[in-house]
Amino acid sequence: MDNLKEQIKGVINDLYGVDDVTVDFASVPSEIEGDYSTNVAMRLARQAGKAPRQIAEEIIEKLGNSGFGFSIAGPGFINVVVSGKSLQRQLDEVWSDDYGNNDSGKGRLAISEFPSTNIAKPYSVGHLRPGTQGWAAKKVLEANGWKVLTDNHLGDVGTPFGIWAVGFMRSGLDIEEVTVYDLGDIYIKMKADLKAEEKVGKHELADEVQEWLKKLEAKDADAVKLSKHFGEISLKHTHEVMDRLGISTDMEMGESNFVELGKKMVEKYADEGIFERNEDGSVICRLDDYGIDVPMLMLKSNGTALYATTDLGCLTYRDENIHPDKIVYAVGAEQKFYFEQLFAMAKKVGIKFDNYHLVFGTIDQISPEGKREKMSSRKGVVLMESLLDDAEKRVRENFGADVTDEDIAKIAVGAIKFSDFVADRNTGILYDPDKIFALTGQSGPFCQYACVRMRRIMEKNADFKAVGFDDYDFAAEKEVLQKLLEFPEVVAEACEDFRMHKIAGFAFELAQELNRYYEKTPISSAADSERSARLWLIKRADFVLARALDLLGIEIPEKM
RNA sequence: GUGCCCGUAGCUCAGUUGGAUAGAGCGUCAGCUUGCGGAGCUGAAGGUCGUACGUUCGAAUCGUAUCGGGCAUACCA
Repeated sequence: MDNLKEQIKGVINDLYGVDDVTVDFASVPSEIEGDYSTNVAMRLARQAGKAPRQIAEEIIEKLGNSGFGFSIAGPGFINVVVSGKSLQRQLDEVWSDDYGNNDSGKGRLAISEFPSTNIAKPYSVGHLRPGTQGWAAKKVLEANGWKVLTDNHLGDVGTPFGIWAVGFMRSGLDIEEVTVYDLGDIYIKMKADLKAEEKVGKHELADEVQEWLKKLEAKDADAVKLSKHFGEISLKHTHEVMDRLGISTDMEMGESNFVELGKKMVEKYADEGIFERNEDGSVICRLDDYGIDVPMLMLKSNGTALYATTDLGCLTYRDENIHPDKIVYAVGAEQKFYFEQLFAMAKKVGIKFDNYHLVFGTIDQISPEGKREKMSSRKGVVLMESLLDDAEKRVRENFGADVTDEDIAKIAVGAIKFSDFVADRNTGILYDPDKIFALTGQSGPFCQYACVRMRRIMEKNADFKAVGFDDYDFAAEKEVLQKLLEFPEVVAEACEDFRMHKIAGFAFELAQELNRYYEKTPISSAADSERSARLWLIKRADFVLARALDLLGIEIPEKM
């Protein structure tokens, strides 16, 4: 098709002297004859001063015998008819062991930062999307030739630590017995107490929290001990959950690693006049030159670090030690403005690499009043583990005892992840168990099932000796072939904007075409050459579908 | 107040950067099973694309205004 594109461009240049027109092929509505269509004739109409249909005729005539069938339809679409056989030849030509991949990012290094959980807080569904999206970003970058490092940018400093420290002291719990769930409860209770205190105009508790924070940053022995212990139990828990989600990271460079460097850099830039010191001791960075009229607070008036401080430290560290070309931050839309500020600040201090905020919407639920709102339980958060448990329970109810626990887990995670990717990431996800754990329709299990089915067919034909199939026309395989040929473009596009729903949509459509295909086309019982041709196709379709799902972090179960 | 995101079928969402009769899934209704795995396939019903102007051969898509929802708006992350 690229070849045809160039031919059409050439013809247009010859006929009308226009050399900067882009020729795109789109699919054709199913009722109309043709496989691909382009609207160049309509786009040229004004420039050429002719009617679109006439231009279309002239282009087709000039193209002559190019091996394709053309027709003009509607207001001036040029429709191209291709044969299944020619599609099969195309696929055969471009096929390779890493079909779909490209090397556009060759020699470049990216860091994908996710899921950036908070120390001492149980893994909540709030970190589902950072994990799944960040993981997919890694996979997509790698498919486009990038080298990728992944980093869990742990929230292991800041006010929350103070909250836990104070809450823990008040709880009377034994440090050896405290669990990550206790810490979760402590946090929620403390937040409520702080809010209540603020309401009556007091700040004793809030002061106590800040005291612990200062102690930690001053490396006070008790504070460090608490912080370390909270870190250990929560990290163990985090790893267990990430393992279930099928994600992992190369590094765990938490914020605590960057407090010192961050503060140092703040001082440095303040001394150089790039940042400004306020009378109360706080430091700000003005961003008016970058179109942002809210200055960024770089250091609190009490001298402790905040998100911006450690992030500056982290940027500096990465710039000096890792030398990335790009950093992808998988963080929700609430922090969009913060990241705009952060990236502007990075530019201002001379950071050269590209920063990309991979934004996504919240996970919502319908409140008892019938309103759509951000998901939470009465206790404050919904645990990721209970979401996974619910999913596995539901999957188990629908599958026989002959499906292993491992496969059940893959199906459950497949369902959850696909729900995350099925819509544009800007859109929030509505938590509806019937949808998020769906096993039919636009769902992960639907796609997984198509793969499992193909693998079963290939297994049954394992002993079959393939014969030549030069005479086979691939007419019944046309739709599947078209889809398979789209894959490399889908992979490349996903790397541009990380809109993973295009990959999910592709996987679903391919799975659907396959279901339609073997609904009407026998394989194992076909004559030898047809059987060989069809197995040739199934093998490639399985590869592509599994690859597409792999980009989304979805695994294929053995049996389902 | 200002900035960003969203508003498309009963529900959840697509819509190829301005193109053909606006598409999927779920749900509803009607079909298809001695079958390589029916968790599937085929079909039907269901739309003032929030609203109003405008731009042009042509608008869900671009512009202006407006209504509704969400998020953000320096000492949280």
